[in-house]
Amino acid sequence: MSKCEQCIVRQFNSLKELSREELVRVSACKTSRIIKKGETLFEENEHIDGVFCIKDGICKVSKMSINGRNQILNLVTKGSLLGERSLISDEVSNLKAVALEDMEVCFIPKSEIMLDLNKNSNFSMSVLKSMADNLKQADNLIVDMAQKTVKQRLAEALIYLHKNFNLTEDNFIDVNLSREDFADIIGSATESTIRLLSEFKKKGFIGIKSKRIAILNETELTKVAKGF
Amino acid sequence: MSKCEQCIVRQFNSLKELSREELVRVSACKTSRIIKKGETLFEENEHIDGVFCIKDGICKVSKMSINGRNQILNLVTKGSLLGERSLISDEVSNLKAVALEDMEVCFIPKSEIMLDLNKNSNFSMSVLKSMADNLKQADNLIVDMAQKTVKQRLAEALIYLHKNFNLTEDNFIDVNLSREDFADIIGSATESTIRLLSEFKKKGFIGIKSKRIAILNETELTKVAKGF
DNA sequence: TTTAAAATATGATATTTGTCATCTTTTAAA
DNA sequence: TTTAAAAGATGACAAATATCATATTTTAAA
Repeated sequence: MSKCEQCIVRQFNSLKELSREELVRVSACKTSRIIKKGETLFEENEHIDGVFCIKDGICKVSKMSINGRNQILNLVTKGSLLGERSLISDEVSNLKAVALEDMEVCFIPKSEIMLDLNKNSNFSMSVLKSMADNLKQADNLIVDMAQKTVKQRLAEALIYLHKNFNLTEDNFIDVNLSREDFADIIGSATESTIRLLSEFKKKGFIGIKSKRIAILNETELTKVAKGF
Repeated sequence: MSKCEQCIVRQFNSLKELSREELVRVSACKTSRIIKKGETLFEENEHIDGVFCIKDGICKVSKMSINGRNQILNLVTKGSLLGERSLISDEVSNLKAVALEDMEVCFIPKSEIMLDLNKNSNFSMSVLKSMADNLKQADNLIVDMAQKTVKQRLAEALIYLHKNFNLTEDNFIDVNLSREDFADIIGSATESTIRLLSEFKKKGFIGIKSKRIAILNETELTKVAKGF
């Protein structure tokens, strides 16, 4: 199994704050898993008791509503940590993570990493910082969900994906999302999402190649997102 | 000015983890303010650079949507810390806080408390824990806003207020919220909120005495919140 | 390659929610 | 107390969005 000390991925998350010794210890106890596209990394109400470090791939992080509909809260990619909250509280996970493409993931048990969280203040401050960032992002999402129309939210989601994820050589967003996934991201019915995508396409704002979407007119799409 | 060492309020937040010496130092640099009902504690885009410890009163924490509508994200009461995120990042605040009733608030400058956040791991772990709790709550709110109807959200908000805030002797929720505040909590138009409150009243689920609301039939209201 | 299942697309319609207008009640200032 | 302003209430209507039905396309398994 590869070693954390030699893994570039840790540079992108809080693990970069660990010392060489700490890393060696973490590396010795970590496990590595391959998660196939469509497979579940962890379920709602599951005890995680550790953090996942995403070495490769993308997953959707979601939560079931009481209405029986799924809400995607985040798309987590290579370089991110997942499950930091399990280190802090002993509660079961409130979220579910499913791979959108094949993933390579390392798992570091809580028992091992808690020591570092307590002793290495650079590490705990980094976790604190990423949690603060997540919280700010969550606040923004609450406001968007509460106040924006479905059309605004879809336009915004498309722009977000375009800016934050890989693009194919012909500029299509290279994330494998179904129409239902899009609906679960913006919190609408799948049919409504499809209808709006068709509308954006007809107006020339986006291009659609079956599952892949490209942004053709970001200016206009931004206007839509802002409510004009 | 009163001293932190003798203040019971700190028992309800992360400051309880500070040692006596640390508290004495914090106490020496803190300032105390009275915020009148309706006054603003801090604005969006304001540099806070410290934490507020709410000694008495309640405030609404909100954020403006790009659509020009206000979204209330949280009601913060006696015993809570506010502005923890300003300790972790140097960004301006993304939220605004306005007093719902007269408040007494202490302010601890970032420069003083940062030392403790770095040196006292019990304190930083406690801040981490409260941030994790906020994040979980935020995730739940995102799902509610995205997936529940306005009616469900209002029923839920009423139950939440009933369970988490003081009640008058005749069981009315003792928080001074206007109909517009309710609308800003559940993310709807004020008129829609008023209409639904009237409906709940007509059905005998709640009682209304001008601004105060009492829950008369929690069972039925819970059913509404769950979508039945 | 063939074929069944899943995903995507679109129309018709119902429901939810927002907007605007207007009226009534409450609040707070003079 | 009087009175103007703000908050609350309600009707009429419009817009946004969901739901259901069904057709078409794509995907993946045999």
